[in-house]
Amino acid sequence: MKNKDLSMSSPLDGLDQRKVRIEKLEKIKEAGNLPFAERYERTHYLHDASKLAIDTKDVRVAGRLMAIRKFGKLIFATLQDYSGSMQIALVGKEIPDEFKHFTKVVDIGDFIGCEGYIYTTQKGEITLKVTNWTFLSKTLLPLPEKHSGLKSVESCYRQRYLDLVMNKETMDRFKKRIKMCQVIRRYLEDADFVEIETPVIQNKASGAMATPFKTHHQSLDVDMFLRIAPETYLKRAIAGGFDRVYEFARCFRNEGMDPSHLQDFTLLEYYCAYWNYEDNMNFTEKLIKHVLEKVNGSYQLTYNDTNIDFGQEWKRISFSDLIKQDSGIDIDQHSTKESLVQAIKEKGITLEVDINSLGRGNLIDQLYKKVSRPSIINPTFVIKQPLDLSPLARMNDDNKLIVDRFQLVINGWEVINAYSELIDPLDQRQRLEDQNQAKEGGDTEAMEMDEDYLLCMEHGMPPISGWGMGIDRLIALLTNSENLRDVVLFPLMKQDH
RNA sequence: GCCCGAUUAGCUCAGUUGGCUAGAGCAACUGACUCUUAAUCAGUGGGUCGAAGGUUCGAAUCCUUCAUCGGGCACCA
Repeated sequence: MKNKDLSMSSPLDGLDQRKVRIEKLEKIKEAGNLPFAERYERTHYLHDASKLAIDTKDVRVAGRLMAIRKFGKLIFATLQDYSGSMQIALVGKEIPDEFKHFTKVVDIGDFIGCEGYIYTTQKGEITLKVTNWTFLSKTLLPLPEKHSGLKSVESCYRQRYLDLVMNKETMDRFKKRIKMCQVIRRYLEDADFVEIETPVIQNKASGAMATPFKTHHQSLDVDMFLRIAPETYLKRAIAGGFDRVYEFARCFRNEGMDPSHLQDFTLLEYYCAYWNYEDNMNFTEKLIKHVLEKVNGSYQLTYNDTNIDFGQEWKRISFSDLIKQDSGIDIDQHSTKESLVQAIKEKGITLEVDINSLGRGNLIDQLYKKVSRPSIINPTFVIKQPLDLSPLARMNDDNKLIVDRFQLVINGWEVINAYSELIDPLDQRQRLEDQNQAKEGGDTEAMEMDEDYLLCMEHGMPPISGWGMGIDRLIALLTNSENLRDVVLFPLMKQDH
């Protein structure tokens, strides 16, 4: 028997429901239909069809059957498409052959196309009365249970298509992500930014401090890296004459995974010629407030029982003032690492890292992450970071220990990192050399020397301010998602079985 | 990498102190039914209890190892 051959070819045989559905394929063919059709011409999406006037004729819709309610010679069913869902009705007396065929071959989950007219049921629901229907595609495996949907976190990640079909809140979450990206794109385009693309496979993983994924280029026979940030290429574009550029850049970091970190994530970066970091900060506040208004309809949101207010003028506070306020330590009074270590010890603050292996900059960063960052809830610009944490940022003209930089912190998360870009190639070379030294000294996060980028800089760059934002994090905040995987359609999973 | 928890039918879940043939709802199958929307009613089939070992007269249940997932720690945005 043909059916047996089909089921033999799959590891999924032995499932009764699947066998029955494969047998139905033959019945569909016998009736002159294809079990997997080529096309269907619709006149309406389901959402629009459900708003049509009573007695509208020749309405053609298509979708996936989500529920069937049979009453002998009457069937109600629910069709679902991307726009929404709608009830259809088949009456045995009116279309005897079509009706019988439906009862014999159709299962929940199948795709069908329906033609008919709009009427109202006795309970007042606008419904498509089917005058004829077409089989479009068979589903061999049953959909998850109709009331509870798909609940298992693992299944939702591995089989997101089922999660999307069954759980409306999942689909809504991704629709929101899409809308957010559209709103940002439009805002940037309206401000004369252009979207460009830069390489994902790179000789040097530069532009951030992170552990890269290594790969190998066969025909060139060299090791290469997946990008950890698009930064240096976007700045090359500015050097080449682009004035304002941006990229939704998928980036890859070979580091631990937890609810707020992904191995591959989307970093939106933009760069603007002739801006400094303060121009950038002003623009950022307007952009993010615009996103809140357009996507969430409010400047207030609740994330995991925490109320976050985007509506006020956002606080701006320097790194050193923040740390002074939260720990009593004035980092400006400690220009060496040793004196800072002493101060931290005196205050009785314990950092869960090996203090002695860190340089002054990283020590300050650890102090900040320990005493300050977790308590920042409402959007706050933290500005003027230590120089040695920011090898690509412009040195402050009045204080050589800090850079013209800001981070936007929301709910303890660093969502945006930005600065006045370093455009002095001699200073840049010195900074990268310092980084390289730190790397050789055991600092695995330190940046590498990047001669190709320095070559570009030596040919000249205008003043620039640039910016990077974790798209996944912002959308997680807007959708009240605790795990970043909840806002990624197909998150990376270890192979099962 | 370390610690804690989870894994039972296609899906959602019960399963007592280790003790009859591992249960329910939905889904499926057979039948009834012309207004339901979690339709209803009657009946039927469906399980390598994540995997492999072990303890025991007897294991879904106890022990060991492994796999996958979740949470936490560490690292990072």
